Amino acid sequence: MEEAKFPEEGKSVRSLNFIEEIIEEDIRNGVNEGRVHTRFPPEPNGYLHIGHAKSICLNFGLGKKYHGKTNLRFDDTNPVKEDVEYVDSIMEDVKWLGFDWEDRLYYASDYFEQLYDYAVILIRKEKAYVCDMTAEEISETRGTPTRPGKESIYRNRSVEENIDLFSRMRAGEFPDGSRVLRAKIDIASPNMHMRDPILYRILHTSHHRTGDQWCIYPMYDFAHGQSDSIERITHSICTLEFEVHRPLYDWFIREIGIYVPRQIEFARLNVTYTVMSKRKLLELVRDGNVTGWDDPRMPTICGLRRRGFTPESIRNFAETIGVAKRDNVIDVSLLEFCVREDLNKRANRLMAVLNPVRVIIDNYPGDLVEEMESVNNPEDESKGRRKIPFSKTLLIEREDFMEDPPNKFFRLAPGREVRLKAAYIIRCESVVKSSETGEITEIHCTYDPLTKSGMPESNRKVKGTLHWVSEKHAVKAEIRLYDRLFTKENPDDGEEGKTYKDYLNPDSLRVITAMIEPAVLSPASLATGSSPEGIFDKYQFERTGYFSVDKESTRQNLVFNRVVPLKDSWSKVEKVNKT
RNA sequence: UGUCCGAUGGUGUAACUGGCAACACAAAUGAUUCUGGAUCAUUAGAGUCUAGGUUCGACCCCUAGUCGGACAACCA
Repeated sequence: MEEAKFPEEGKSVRSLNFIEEIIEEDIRNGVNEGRVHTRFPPEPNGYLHIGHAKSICLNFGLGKKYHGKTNLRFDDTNPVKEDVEYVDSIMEDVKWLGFDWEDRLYYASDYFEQLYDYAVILIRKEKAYVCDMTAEEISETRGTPTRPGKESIYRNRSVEENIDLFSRMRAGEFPDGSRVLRAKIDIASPNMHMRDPILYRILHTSHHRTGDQWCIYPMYDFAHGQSDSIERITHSICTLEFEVHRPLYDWFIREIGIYVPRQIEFARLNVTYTVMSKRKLLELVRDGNVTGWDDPRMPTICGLRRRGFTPESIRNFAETIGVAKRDNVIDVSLLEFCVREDLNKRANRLMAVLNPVRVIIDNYPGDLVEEMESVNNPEDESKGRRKIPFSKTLLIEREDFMEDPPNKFFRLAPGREVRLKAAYIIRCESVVKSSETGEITEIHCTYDPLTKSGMPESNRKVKGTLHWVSEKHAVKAEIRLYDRLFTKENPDDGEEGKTYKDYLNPDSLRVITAMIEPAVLSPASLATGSSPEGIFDKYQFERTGYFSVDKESTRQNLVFNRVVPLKDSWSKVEKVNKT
């Protein structure tokens, strides 16, 4: 019944994922009076990537589906790693993906005072104590997953002494690392996270929002659940690695005695031929393996955006991959399918020749220029039509001609005919080659004037249709062709002694110069980075792929990123022929 | 020698909660096409990690294993 109200959400009747089942059961049981409130809680210490996009779509999607709300909350409890630069980029990315937190933008740092009070409550209940051991001592006495830990000698300090010490920690009387506040739970617990976890550490570091107001900062475990509780989050959705934290999450909420949110864990997204950890992404940027966080080869949201992915395609991808608890690796081809599906419907077509060879129409008047006409998008008549100049000297793709073609080659070859898209049928009469290199420099053809596109006589069948540009009318553009960043499906799963860096694809970027039909510069088209609206404009270059205007593009110096090539069944035929 | 979690075509997600294992991507075939794209039609591919058990009936419940993942930061 919920589905009917959200026709845009699911194609047909999609079954519920396990989180939706939990939520619907909670609603049926009247938990939280049927209220649904989620949150997306990034730490502002890096740029968001496609894995975060999954979480964003999940959390905001659930909020929308169940007529609830979704907060954006920055989990900014560690000032040494965090920065406003990241806060800004995260907000931009969430908005770009199409989600709106309205007036519910929060920071864990907003709750520092409240969190401090919660800690005092625990101290008074004798559930927390100040521990003077060094980091090394704490680590040593914590034990191992298979061996219990040893209790701290400071574990049984009096409430008064703990209160005094904790307030003096806050007051800045002690240096970094000298003391921590710990929960008094069970140092022998089979769950490592319950072995008297640290609640607060001393950090004389300026925070990007609270400045020097604090010199003690709460740990993730002490901040996250309570922040959820303060915001009255009903379903706190996070990734699988926090599963073992859940008993602690529940313990804090219960011992402090506050509103009870419910933590639910799902499997994080992995995608083939890329890495997803913030640390590795940062290394790629820092070591210059990519040009920045928004390098179009990066799996970051800003990288995908610059590459030319649309928010719709990413949302649809998130919907398609689903949500479950088992580890998963999604094939990049699914992501590619999602952009193609979207761009096919929306991107205007243009003809662009990426690897040109000259074609001369011998029987075409040298000074004549005809205006050909073509639809901008065959999938959408409302996108209108455009004019394309045709003249005696044209450019076509070098790969579209073969002197000695195999059987299934449907393109141009000596004596053969092809249709030039939106223009005439031409026949190849001869070729001219360079005397030094033997490379073909000119293909001489004749055209059949009766076959002009749209004319009654024009429907003669030919095997192939080629894209082309008129040489003297064409516009030059830099094209950046991208391939997968890594040569291995799982770069982290390498041979002994190798790291993900050893599998970087040396050919992940190829820059070429292409010739594009002049419509690319027409007012109707905004393919120029100099106007803000023009950035990220997307086109399908007929028969080659989808392309997006790069942010470095100007009207004088066009730069395009290839989002993704078109599906190419000819290349498969070629491969078969070779073997 | 721990705790928690998971296991269904190549990939991912389902299976009305115990009733003929389905959908998408990828793959293949054909039709169609002024994009070797798109579209349409069709096909192939798993018998659900293993062994027992309960049941008229098990992907689903029970028992014991196997394999994989997470957990030993004053990170999140």
